[in-house]
Amino acid sequence: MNSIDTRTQILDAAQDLIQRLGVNAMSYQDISEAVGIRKASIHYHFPTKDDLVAALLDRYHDYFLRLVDGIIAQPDSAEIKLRRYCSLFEATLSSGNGDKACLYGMVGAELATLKHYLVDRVTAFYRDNEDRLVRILTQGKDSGEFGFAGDIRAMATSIFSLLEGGFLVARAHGGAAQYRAIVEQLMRLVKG
Amino acid sequence: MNSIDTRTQILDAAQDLIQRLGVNAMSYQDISEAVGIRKASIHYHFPTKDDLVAALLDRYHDYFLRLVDGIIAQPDSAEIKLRRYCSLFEATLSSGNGDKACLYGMVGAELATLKHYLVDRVTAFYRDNEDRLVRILTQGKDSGEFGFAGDIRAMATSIFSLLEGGFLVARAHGGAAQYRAIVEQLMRLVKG
DNA sequence: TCTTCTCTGCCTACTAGTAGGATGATGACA
DNA sequence: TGTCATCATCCTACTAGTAGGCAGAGAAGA
Repeated sequence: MNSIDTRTQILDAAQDLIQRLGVNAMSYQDISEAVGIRKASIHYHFPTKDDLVAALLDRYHDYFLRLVDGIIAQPDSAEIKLRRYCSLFEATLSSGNGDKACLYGMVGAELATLKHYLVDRVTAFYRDNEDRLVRILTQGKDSGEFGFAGDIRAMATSIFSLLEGGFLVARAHGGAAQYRAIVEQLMRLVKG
Repeated sequence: MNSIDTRTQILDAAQDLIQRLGVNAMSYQDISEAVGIRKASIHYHFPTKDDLVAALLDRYHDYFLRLVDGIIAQPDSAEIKLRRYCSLFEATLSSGNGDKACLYGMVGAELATLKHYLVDRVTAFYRDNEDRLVRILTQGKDSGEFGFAGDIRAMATSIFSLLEGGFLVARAHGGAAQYRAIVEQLMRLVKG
């Protein structure tokens, strides 16, 4: 109904604001102006800010990992899967004016200001992503596409760190073009 | 004298708070309690919060790049230089309770909430670090220590992104041990 | 009527920042 | 040496603005 629409609008606006400004710089007043409803009405849907952030993290987690699992399920080469995975991040970077970061990257930076149950969600997201990368890398090793040195788990962790970091750095300096250059360099290194 | 001490104490406290909580979550009240002086006294040394952040970024930039240049100036192998460079980041991670991030990583995440002249400082720090990495990588390529594929500039950007990202990710999940694992993986990839 | 949703109007806590006074060290001068 | 003015530092006390959040009224559909 209309209520669901409003709820979604609130989530969309909040996500956009967090990806640009961060959790602490995002306020109910900002959302209020973006959506066009009163501040108190947001509290009806999300009683506290933590409730809102939790809902946002859950939604993004489900959305993102569904896309990743969709990529993995395809009968493609490991290289194509890894490229598609990287392009998921790039899509976010390009979706705004190049000033949007990964939601979990932003929240991760402000980790120490978050309630424990929100921190748990962040670590779960990181872990789940690394697990998916392990699967892609394993396929690539088995098929002989990837010949990188070192063990697969360390490589998966490194790739995820590289993408999250590349995201933040590119936003400050270089933009989407620099992010793409990092991905290309990653592909070369993975092939070994 | 005592005034310099106070000023330094304020900078130290502010840096610690920003590395844990971020710029926006850090308040003059927090610094006041950490240093043991009144809030208005901080305004005497740093009239606005932007003045304080600017001084902090300048101090960290000078401090960090002095260390980096010291590493580069030594007659060591490129591998040792790169390892030492990576350990500079790790020292920060280990200095607290594993909850401190790179100052510029935190500020970079909150980039959109900053005044333009602070943004310029962040991009300058990133650029200067990438330049130093280019030098180390060039030495390694010339000496035959490093055999990675792709061009040096892209590799330098990737390494810096990896370290900044690895920093943030490790803080949430894995800690210093995971950061070290990322560095080891990086060394393997660089050698090619 | 009951439920769902959004509103007005308010609260307390906290933010950065300001005005102006107290303290205390320094240095010039007689 | 004693006195006085200056200056840096830190203080108390305050401002305006904004944060998250709450109570309760009104609207509107089932």
